Formats: sequence, structure tokens, C-alpha cells
Amino acid sequence: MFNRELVKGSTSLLLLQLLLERDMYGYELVKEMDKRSDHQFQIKEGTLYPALHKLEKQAYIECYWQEQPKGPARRYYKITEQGKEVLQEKQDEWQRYVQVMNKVIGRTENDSI
Amino acid sequence: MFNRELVKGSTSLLLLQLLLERDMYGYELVKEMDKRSDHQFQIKEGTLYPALHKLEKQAYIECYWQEQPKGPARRYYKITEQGKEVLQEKQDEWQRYVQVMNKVIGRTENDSI
DNA sequence: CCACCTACCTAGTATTATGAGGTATTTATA
DNA sequence: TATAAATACCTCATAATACTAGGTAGGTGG
Repeated sequence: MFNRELVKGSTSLLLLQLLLERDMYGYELVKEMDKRSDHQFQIKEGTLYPALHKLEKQAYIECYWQEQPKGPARRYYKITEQGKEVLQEKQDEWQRYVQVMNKVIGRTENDSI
Repeated sequence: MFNRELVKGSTSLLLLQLLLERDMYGYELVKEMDKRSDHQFQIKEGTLYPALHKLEKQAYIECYWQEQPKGPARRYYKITEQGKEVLQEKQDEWQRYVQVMNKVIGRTENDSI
């Protein structure tokens, strides 16, 4: 999605954020991310499922199957309390990161060696 | 530096930006980056030199050796015209990226499915 | 019937940041 | 005089992770 390299590391932040709002299943997360970002973050399934499995292993999310009246069953993911804490840390880190980036690439007038 | 994953992809942007301001040599770039970012971007030499060589191969930067009266010779890097164009694109992409990220992780009040 | 969408998944590849190492010169210190 | 530390360059192996390209299966529309 977007620039492959720029995005690294923010996937878990994005996923946890979406799951903070409501439980979702994998395929739904792909669609929701696409929609929310005006088609700029088109996370691929080859990225999503391993990422979700890792988050689950880390106990930041939990999952449960839900049968559907029609169509295949869905595996819903739910953020845990621990996941919420980690999300907060990731949010803070993102903020700091943007600030530092802007400082370095931003204006230049008075900072020389 | 910082969070390993978050940073991926922005290294070339940062390097090109610093070189836009003046020619620098590798070791100087490490120190300058550290200084500008209040010690938050501590780019490692194992990252820097391969990154510089790649930028050179892509013709975004050029280099020249400069003997020093004392101490080892320095290899100075200089941004090319093509590098300046690429830098502009990377800047734009960074801006867009921050905007989309903020949109997705930002406020939530009225954007539901 | 067949294409397409939903919905899950994995394996292999490419990229990239880092850790750990190497070389060589100069300067400060003990 | 040693010797450590700083300057200045470099490479290799490893880890993390995003993507491509595949696979399975059920349901829907033409």
C-alpha cells in the first residue's frame, strides 16, 4: 500500500486503531482501510493475515469465529486491554516520529553546524 | 534509530534533504542527523553507507574524495538535479502519507461503514 | 456453467535497518 | 611510549515485514 517502505511499522498501529472502534474480520479490515484512506492504504491479504496472527500471538487482539447465515464463516478480531495500551504507545510514538521528521526535513533557516 | 519499522523508507528522504543544504561526508551525516533530531534519529553506519551507495547508483547523489590536512580523506556527497526532483516527490509523498495516517487514526466521530 | 466476489490462508521474494565486525589515521591520555 | 578513543571508511549476516502469487471454499449473477 502507498510506498512500501514508508508504511512499514504502521500496519499494526492502523489495525489496532480500527479494531478499537469495533470488532472486524480480516476481509472487512481490508475494505475499511481502503475506504478510510481514500484508496491510499490498500493493505494486501498477504500482509494482513500474518500481521493479525502476530498481533494475536502478542495478545494484543483476540479472535472468534462467527457463522454466517450465508457465505463462509468469519473470523472476528477484538482488541484486548493490553492491545489498547500498546495502541496508545504506538500513537504516541507516531506523533513523536512525525514531529522529529518535520523538524529534520522542515525549515532550515537557522540550524547549521 | 527510533522504531526500526516506522523509519523504513524515510532514510533516503532524510539524507537527500540534508544534502540539499550542503555537501557532506558520511560520518558528518550521522552526526548531523543525530543533532538535528535531538538524538532521536541515530542512523547507524551499517545503514548509512549502503543507503548512500544505493542513492549514488540511482544517480540521486554524486561523490568526490577530498584529502584532509589531517585525518583520513573524506568522501563528500552532493545531491544531483535528479536527486532534487526525487526529493521533492518524496517530500510530497511524506506529506500525503501523514495526512492519510492522521485521517485513519485520527478522529472517529462520523466516519462509520 | 462459469466468472466473480467473499473469506480464509501460506510460501517465497525483495527491501531495508541493524549488529557486529573490519581497516586506517590522528589525537589525547596515562 | 603505549593505548584508548575519535574520526572515517566499509561489508556481511540477520531480522523484520510487505508484497506477489498462489491455494481453498462457498455463494451469487448472468
